[in-house]
Amino acid sequence: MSEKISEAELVVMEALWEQSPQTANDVADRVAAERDWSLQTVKTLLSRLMSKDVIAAEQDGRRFLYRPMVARDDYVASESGRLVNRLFGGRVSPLVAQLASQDQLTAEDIAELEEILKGLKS
Amino acid sequence: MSEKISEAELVVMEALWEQSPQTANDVADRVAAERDWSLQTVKTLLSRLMSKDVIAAEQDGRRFLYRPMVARDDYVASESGRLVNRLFGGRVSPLVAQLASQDQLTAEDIAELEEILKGLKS
DNA sequence: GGATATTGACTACAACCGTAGATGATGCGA
DNA sequence: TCGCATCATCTACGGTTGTAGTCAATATCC
Repeated sequence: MSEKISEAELVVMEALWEQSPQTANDVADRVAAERDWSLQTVKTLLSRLMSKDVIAAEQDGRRFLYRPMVARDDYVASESGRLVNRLFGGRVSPLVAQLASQDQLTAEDIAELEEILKGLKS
Repeated sequence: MSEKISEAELVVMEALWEQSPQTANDVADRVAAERDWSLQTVKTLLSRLMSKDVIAAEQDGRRFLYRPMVARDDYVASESGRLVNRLFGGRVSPLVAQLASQDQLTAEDIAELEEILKGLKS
């Protein structure tokens, strides 16, 4: 449904998911930790996100307060789904197998995965 | 290391991973099932993949035989890793939890995940 | 050998992306 | 009230992507 969020736009979204609403300045400050962008760049990204309808703004005096219109969980779910479909034919276990073979699974992950599976079987 | 493979380019890569080497025509035929592209489009994508050094061509008379230079497994591994890093802070279990909560896990997946975990613990 | 078909190379072009400068409106302090 | 700071909007520009047309060389068929 909602349009594709680009890499740079995602950084801005993360800032808004962390806290909202925020002014353009707030977002720029928060984003500064990650990326060395000018304020203008952040504003451009905000305005592109606006036209994609994934954030909204409410006027507060002469500035705007931005807030996300899509939940991070929804976004993450749809991106994960896309990846699984694109690369693993929609099957989840090959993805995990892949990550396991790259030693990307921590002991903690393994424990948590066991929990998840236990939950699913009941 | 190797440059980013775009969505459309990936379709061509998949065709080459399925079988290689192939001529541009072979690839176009194979790709036709997925996408309604002209032969020229496929050739352009092949040439872009060439300049990204992810495929190579060997001359065969007056045409070329193309073959992938990166293994599908490697590509898939790096894309999976990227997603996990971008969206889940590098942790795998939240990804699976996410997919599980969307009912994306088939019974088969669950069984296979158990196998994988069993293998990891020993 | 000349017409025709095949094939890769070059060119095109609009949309989108990353990055940002310039401009114009508006509120605030002196 | 006048200048300055602040904010959003508009514009820009080179790079990438998706999609494809045209051109020139070569092989092939009659």
